[in-house]
Amino acid sequence: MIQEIQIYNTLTRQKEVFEPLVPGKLGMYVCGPTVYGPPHLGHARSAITFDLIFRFLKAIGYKVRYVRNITDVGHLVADADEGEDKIAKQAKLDELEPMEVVQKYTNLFHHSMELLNVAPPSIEPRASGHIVEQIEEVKKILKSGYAYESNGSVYFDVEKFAAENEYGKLSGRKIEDLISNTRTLDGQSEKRSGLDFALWKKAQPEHIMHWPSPWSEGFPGWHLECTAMSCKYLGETFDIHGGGMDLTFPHHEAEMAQSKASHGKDAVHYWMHNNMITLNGQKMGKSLGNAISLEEFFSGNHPLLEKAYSPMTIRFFMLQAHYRSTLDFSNEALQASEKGLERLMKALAKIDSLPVSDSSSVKIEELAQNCFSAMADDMNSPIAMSYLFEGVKIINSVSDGNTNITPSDRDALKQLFHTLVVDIFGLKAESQAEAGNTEVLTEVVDLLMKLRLEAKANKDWATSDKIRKELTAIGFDIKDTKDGASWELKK
RNA sequence: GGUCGGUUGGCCGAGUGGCUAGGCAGCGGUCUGCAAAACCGUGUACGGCGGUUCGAAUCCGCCACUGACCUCCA
Repeated sequence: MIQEIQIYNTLTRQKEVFEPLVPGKLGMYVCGPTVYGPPHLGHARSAITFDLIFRFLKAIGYKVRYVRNITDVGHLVADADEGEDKIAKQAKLDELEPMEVVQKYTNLFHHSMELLNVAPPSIEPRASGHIVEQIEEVKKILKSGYAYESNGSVYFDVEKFAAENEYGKLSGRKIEDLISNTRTLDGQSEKRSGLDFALWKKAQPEHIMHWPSPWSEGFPGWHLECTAMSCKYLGETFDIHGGGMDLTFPHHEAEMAQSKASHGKDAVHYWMHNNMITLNGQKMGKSLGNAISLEEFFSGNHPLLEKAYSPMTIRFFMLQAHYRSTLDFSNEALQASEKGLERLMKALAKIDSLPVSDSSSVKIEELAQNCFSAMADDMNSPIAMSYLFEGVKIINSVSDGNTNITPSDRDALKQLFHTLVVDIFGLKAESQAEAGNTEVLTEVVDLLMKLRLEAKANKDWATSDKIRKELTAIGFDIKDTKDGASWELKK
């Protein structure tokens, strides 16, 4: 059942035949969201990319343990000069407890993921719930000699590590370049080198979230949680580590170094990175202030959006591009996806009622093979999708009586569509009305009110009263004023 | 400045030496009371300039434009 697949490994910069550490089983760790703000399209891309990978690996027979963390501690505010905890900063603005902020955005994230039909990971650990494990990692790294304590904080000694190990390989950086890049701005910092990164940071008074440790009351370094949690749930070595491309440096580079320093060996076999979403050719990101939240997409409530886009439209839109390519957002592209998705789902719904014949004039097996081969080639969902649309053409053609298929081919077609569209792509039927529910409802009622107005103008009181009576019965409140009629839904 | 990537038809987006990607839009047709849907047909796209080759969107070089990362930014 398990077929050979190729995966692009960021570490080697090429596609490699995937070989699991344990036959038939697979461990995958993906960097999840930092829950200090509403989830946006970028979060969706990463989540959908690895959801696709998770679903595909399961579909071809792997037993997968998928770990995706929630980062709820230790990240800095982009525009804060003093290294204030990102979550603490937001908490002050909202006048909420830090954990309240974390909970709020975690819930929002989960809600959006559910709407996008992103399957929950096997384990979703929180950084704040693994402080003990992180402290243990710091101890191990100190013991191995690749870290030093300075003024209550603990830093990773990058230059010492790089002298004996590869550092910069994942992100294609040379240690000498990095040194020359940072040397200039280094002064009287508590770090020995500008390259060094914190493993444990002593909390300043403005930090609300802090924990006791052997070194100080503080919080864990920004890269440590992934090392600690991946090790805890997947072991010292595991198959796949994923995340957004923007995390390769320094985050994943630091993780690699930490793991090696702590456990004496490389933790990750395959590094996978999804590319960014762009908006007018520029990266969409929280720090740039151009991120459109998922909620805004679903409601259409954003100046850049011409209309609301359903979660499935967003999902389909992403699947139409390869995960390693940038994907440029536009209303036009999204609307094209909306229509394409509709066509695909309509065809899917039609399969059961397709007429059958004694012979087939199409090759379903070949089509299925093509779809799976495309997915096996580094998750090439756009290619798989293009074959699926060949299937759509077949379905419609059979439905119109222009093409014949046998009962067994119809079954094969049904199985293909269910496996690929429903199980792997994670697309599900959703009515148009659901997407822009209120918007559509408003237009419909406005239309009825207009008809009623016309009836009144013609003194067709029977019709006008009927419309008002029926609408009232449904639950609407209709009021005629001298400025015209108004309505509202009483529910 | 350093490192790595991208530039494909109206839009999005695959494709890495010869063989139609696909979706959306457009155009023509079939069907239809009209429309929609569906089906059939239709598009001589590969940033520029050179080079390699029998043959290049695909390989090489140069140039242009553009993006990401490089900052105690995740």
